[in-house]
Amino acid sequence: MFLSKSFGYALRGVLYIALVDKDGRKVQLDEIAEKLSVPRHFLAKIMKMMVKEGILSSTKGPYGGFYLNEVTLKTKLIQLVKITDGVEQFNTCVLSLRKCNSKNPCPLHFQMLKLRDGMLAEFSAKKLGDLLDEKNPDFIKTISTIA
Amino acid sequence: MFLSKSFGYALRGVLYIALVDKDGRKVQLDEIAEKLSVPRHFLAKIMKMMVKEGILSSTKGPYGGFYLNEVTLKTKLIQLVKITDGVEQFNTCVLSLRKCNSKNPCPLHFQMLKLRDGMLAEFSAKKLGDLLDEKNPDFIKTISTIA
DNA sequence: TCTAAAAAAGATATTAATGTCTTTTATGGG
DNA sequence: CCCATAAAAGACATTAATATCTTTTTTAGA
Repeated sequence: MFLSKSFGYALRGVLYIALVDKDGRKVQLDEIAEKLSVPRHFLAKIMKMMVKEGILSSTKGPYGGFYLNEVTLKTKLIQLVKITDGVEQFNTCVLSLRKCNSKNPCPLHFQMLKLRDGMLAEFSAKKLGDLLDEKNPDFIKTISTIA
Repeated sequence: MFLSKSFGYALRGVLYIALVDKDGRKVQLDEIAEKLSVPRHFLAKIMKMMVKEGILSSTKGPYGGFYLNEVTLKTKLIQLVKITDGVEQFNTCVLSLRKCNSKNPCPLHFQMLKLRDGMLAEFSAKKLGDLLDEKNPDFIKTISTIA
């Protein structure tokens, strides 16, 4: 409803790496996909996007894999949404009216604006690192359990 | 982002009828599709769904068309969302985790819950009739103008 | 009863999101 | 330099949403 599956996969992928990260060891796609029960090749595309955007790093070859970099945990959730889902949709009228705006509002303009701003606020305030809850030792299970 | 195009078309369709409604005269699909610049046959399906669900009426044949009934304007927005978009998505975890709930929350559970509840509240409080703003004489233009 | 009008129904097309498979490129170690 | 590994890249498949086109059913009126 609110966000794409790609976003969910991306977030879980990053969090998984963060959680198993020991001295910056790299994590392979195969492991992530398997542990999170996410389609391997589809996840590959999404991880690649994050690498391209610089919020995650990777190296090819033996002992290669994905790993966090300086910006990863400082990345705001909204930034991740932009990478996976794009940002146009935030500014488009729910009734597909191009001329809808606060001066010439559609019947749902202000309701949607409120929701949208609420979401933007939430997702702009939180960073990926904020989601790592040390108090929950089962956290990794939580992001893995889809069954 | 939040809702489908179908929902937008449905809402605009109903509102259009309400706005041109004179002594319960019926409005034809062709007129609605043209005035709202909405794909005719796609709109037909959506109107049909609303009729089937009882929140709108129609008759076939000459002088037939779509018209409001006793429940139309009393219909809550959330009901329309259910008809066009279904209701599953409201209860599904943004990370696709089936076991996600308030006792075993995913990292975004409470944020999403807040957004979702906000939306449900808004859309449960408003009825279609509430959207008819008599103070705005250009209202019909507003729901028509997509260019 | 016949005809025309209009919704209902159903078949097909397109597009975007999601998912799968294969080939290419880079890299560490022998 | 060669090989194995793993990401990057690209081709292809599937599914759901959106869109179009055709046929059927219902109805009002001549």
